[in-house]
Amino acid sequence: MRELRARGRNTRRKLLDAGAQVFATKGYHATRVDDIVKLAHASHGTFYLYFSNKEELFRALAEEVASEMHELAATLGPLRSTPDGRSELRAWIEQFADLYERYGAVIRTWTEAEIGRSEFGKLGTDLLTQFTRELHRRVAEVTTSEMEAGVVALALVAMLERLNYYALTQQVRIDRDAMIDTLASVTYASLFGSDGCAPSTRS
Amino acid sequence: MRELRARGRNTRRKLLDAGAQVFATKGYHATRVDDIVKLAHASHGTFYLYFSNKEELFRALAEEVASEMHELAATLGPLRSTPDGRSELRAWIEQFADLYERYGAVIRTWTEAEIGRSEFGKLGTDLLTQFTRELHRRVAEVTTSEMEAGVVALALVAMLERLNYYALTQQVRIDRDAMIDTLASVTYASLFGSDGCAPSTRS
Amino acid sequence: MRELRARGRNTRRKLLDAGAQVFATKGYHATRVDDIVKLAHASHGTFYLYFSNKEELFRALAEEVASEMHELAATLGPLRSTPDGRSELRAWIEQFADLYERYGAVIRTWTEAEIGRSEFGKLGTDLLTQFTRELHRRVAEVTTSEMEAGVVALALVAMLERLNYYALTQQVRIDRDAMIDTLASVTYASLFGSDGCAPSTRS
Amino acid sequence: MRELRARGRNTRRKLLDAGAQVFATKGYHATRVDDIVKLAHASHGTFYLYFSNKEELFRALAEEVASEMHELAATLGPLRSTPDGRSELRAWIEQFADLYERYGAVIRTWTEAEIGRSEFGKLGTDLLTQFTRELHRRVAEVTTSEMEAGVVALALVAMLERLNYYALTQQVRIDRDAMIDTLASVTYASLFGSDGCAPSTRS
DNA sequence: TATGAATGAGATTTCATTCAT
DNA sequence: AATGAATGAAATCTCATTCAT
Repeated sequence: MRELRARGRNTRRKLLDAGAQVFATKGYHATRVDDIVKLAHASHGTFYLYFSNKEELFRALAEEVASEMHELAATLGPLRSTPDGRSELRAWIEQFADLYERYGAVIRTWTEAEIGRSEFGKLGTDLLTQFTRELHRRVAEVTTSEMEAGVVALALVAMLERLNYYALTQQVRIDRDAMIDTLASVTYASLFGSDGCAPSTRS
Repeated sequence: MRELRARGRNTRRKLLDAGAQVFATKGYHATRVDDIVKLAHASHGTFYLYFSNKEELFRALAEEVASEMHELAATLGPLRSTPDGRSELRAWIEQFADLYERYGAVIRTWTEAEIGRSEFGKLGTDLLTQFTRELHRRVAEVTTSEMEAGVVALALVAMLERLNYYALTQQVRIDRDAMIDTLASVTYASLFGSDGCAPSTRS
Repeated sequence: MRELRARGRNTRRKLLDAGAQVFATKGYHATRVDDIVKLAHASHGTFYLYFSNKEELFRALAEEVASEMHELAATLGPLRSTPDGRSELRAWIEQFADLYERYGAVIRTWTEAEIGRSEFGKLGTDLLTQFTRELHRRVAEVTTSEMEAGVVALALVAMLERLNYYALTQQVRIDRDAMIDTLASVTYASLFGSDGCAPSTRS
Repeated sequence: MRELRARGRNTRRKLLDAGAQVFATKGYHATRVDDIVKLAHASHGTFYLYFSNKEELFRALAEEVASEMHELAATLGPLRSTPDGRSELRAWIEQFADLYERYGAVIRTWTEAEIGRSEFGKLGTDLLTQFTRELHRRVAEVTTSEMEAGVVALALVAMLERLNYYALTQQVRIDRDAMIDTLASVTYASLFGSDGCAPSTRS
């Protein structure tokens, strides 16, 4: 794409933001180019001036997400069964929630099977795989041999993603803080036991 | 719809099955009525004899799923931090995986925001809520006061659903048995500690 | 068509009556074979056992109407500018109203331009022409040379038909007796002056 | 619908005109959207850009007709039993014939029971009612107490409409001028007597 | 004689994309 | 750089008619 002046960059941005918002509301397939241009106060002609089709706009959004997710994954430090480790974990999960709030629709759509077939959908899978791999490294450092670290990491990612999704789309009524607390707790517990205590059976 | 004779019931069944299959392959939105009738060896006219549109066929499928999920949820016994309890848990998760294999596309689509707006989408949310509620009961029996049992249950459902989804759509390479093992382990660990270490008993 | 047993004749009659009723409600084109068979408590198969298509059922109805209209037209005696002549006219118009109540939809549809093109539509025109011709004869006996008797007759038929139509479909609120009275008065007046009096201008 | 530029307004107009023409030729129900766009040299897509379906185009036409009929009704002066009054009446009837030539199909369809049920059909009835009401006023000024002026007015409207209809659809062979002459004569005669003889003045 | 099921041609409608200004 | 209008391929949906029992 040719170089853009300030006005052009601004229009492009407006379209991207509108896209993100409509995708979030209606999902990828139900989104009409018309919805996007209306929200961006632009015209069809303008849309095709910046993107050659709907998928390309989506791809552009997806690249933004990918880079942010990458950064986020890199900031996860070693997992530790100490109070400090626990609160670090919580803080990190909170950051994930922030990210999801902005880009959830794209993340979700990207990993949807409906686009999952196309060569482009692969990128979505990679996004997930990449993100999981980073967690994997941390999980592997602490997990017992009994569980396969890779799958554990994936399960945790799955939980993170879905719970945020339910919360975001308000399919279930969850308080955001309670959600983050619980995600931290469950993650922590599944790695270290709920407080690192020794086993004991219930009477 | 009027009562159906044997032939009619059979045709309707064929359409439902074809629908489930195509939804699983292409996703809800990318599915064309044409795909369904071709797979069912029926004509367009026949389709509209039984369902007034794609959504109605989907709804019918969804009702089937709902009832099966209900049954499944009811079979989950008390969670126990014993070897028996653990293998019961694993068996139950395996059943969930079976169900997901057949009906995953419907479950997933149903809980997707894309249909989630319509009055009908509510049913999907209810499905999830219901299912989670059953788990909630079991989780509440064993969880510590620190974690909100409802959210824990939801997190577990989220993990169950997503991991099965990743596996089914082959977005990540997981061995089915490894997946089930790990789901059991993570669930068990998050409730009782990673090696059977139970959380502090409730006051 | 083959000879019919009692049951067959009965079924055929049920279909004809249902047809007349649905045509009256929805008009010819908007009438579905399905509407007819439902009302007649019969099946599609049965319909095509008796009529080869919708038009043929209509044609059968139309033939019934035609013969009744013919009979009615024949009963119109000479028009006379006497009280007796006037009440005879009124009685005749009342009979027309009766006929229209039963068969109005068919009459109307038949003369609709929408079917008017087909070779069959010609019959409808003929119906009208025939009926008008009978009136023509009577009008010609009494009308002045100034007016073309044929057109006067047609105008009267037009008025008869339309007013009954408006009344029947309740498009305007008219009392049946008032309608018949007025039709008689207007017809009488347009032929003889309102009471046969000599001209006088209003002050 | 958004504001239209010159080109848009032009296209919309072309579609309306084409619609009026096809409706006139084939009638409302037999008219296909395809017929309209072909005649207007436009595409299906374009049609749905301006009207959401056939009915809406019809409604737009109907509104035009309504306003023209309104105007026409307003131009009818007092009815007078003088040579001048008579020729004024004739001139007015001629204008009605002009209007009917252009919009007859719409008028007819609109007052047909086939669309008469819907909330929109009400407008058609109102059209008729309104138009009749205007005539009513004039008729009431001159009619005898014996006839209900309202019904007389309606009968006249009925005659006007139907006779024009027969003429337009060529269901009967009438010369246009003869038709107008006769309509004037019959109307005049039914109000003032066949040769200018006025009915008894009102008490 | 009666029927419920099936058909498919033809209609309507949508919407991503292109065009002319 | 921006736009409103136009397009047409592809989808949905309808319904008169036929078929098998």
